[in-house]
Amino acid sequence: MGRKPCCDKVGIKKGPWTAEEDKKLMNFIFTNGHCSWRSLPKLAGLLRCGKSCRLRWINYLRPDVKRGVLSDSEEKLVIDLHAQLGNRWSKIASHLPGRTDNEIKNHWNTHIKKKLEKMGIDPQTHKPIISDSAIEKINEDHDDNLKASINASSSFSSSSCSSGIIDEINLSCMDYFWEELDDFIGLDFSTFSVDDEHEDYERLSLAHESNVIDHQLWNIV
DNA sequence: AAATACGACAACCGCATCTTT
DNA sequence: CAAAGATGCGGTTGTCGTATT
Repeated sequence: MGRKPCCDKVGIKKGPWTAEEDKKLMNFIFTNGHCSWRSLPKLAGLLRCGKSCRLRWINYLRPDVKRGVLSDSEEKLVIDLHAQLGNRWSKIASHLPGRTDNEIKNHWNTHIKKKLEKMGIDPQTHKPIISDSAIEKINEDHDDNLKASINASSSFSSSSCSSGIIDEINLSCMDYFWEELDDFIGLDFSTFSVDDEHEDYERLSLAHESNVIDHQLWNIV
């Protein structure tokens, strides 16, 4: 019944791969392909488990693997796909030829995540990060159901909040931001122009430069 | 120059699903 | 159909190089 025992872990080498090991793995796969990852290490003369060989091949040794930093267009695509698919890195990687799920995951965690946070966007929900003052304002203005949802989830994650509620919270925050801007610099944002030649835009830029409005708000505008 | 902190990326681990017997 | 191994995926950790003190 079933299959033979999986690779025994006795005498299995771990940690970074050496050039010699890479050479052995590449030579073996180029001549034989990878019929079975479980038996490959033994046949190739490697003291590694099949899983480790597979990972090394897919993420590093494959000839079609694209090395180096992601281009702007690749990064934008990753963000768009992540908004649609969430942390399904292999699905995201399948849309970027030559890129691996591991590489995209690493790039997301070290670069994109921070970049989005800096822009005032929640990297998980892809929606504006809500400040404490905005939450306070919503709590003052909105009905009990919404308040309960806000209090139940300070991070507004999709797992703990329905998307309808999240949308409502975000709209509330945006309304609050506009009000805040009206109060601070006296602009009517129902007719506000984002044309960078326009007087409204110049006034807003000045407010940003002189720290009247904070960086997060500026990015959202 | 040495110690420490930090960032980037490679690799491992555990789990879920698929495949084979 | 059930059991058990194989494979793939996503989260996490480890390692190494660089910057800072």
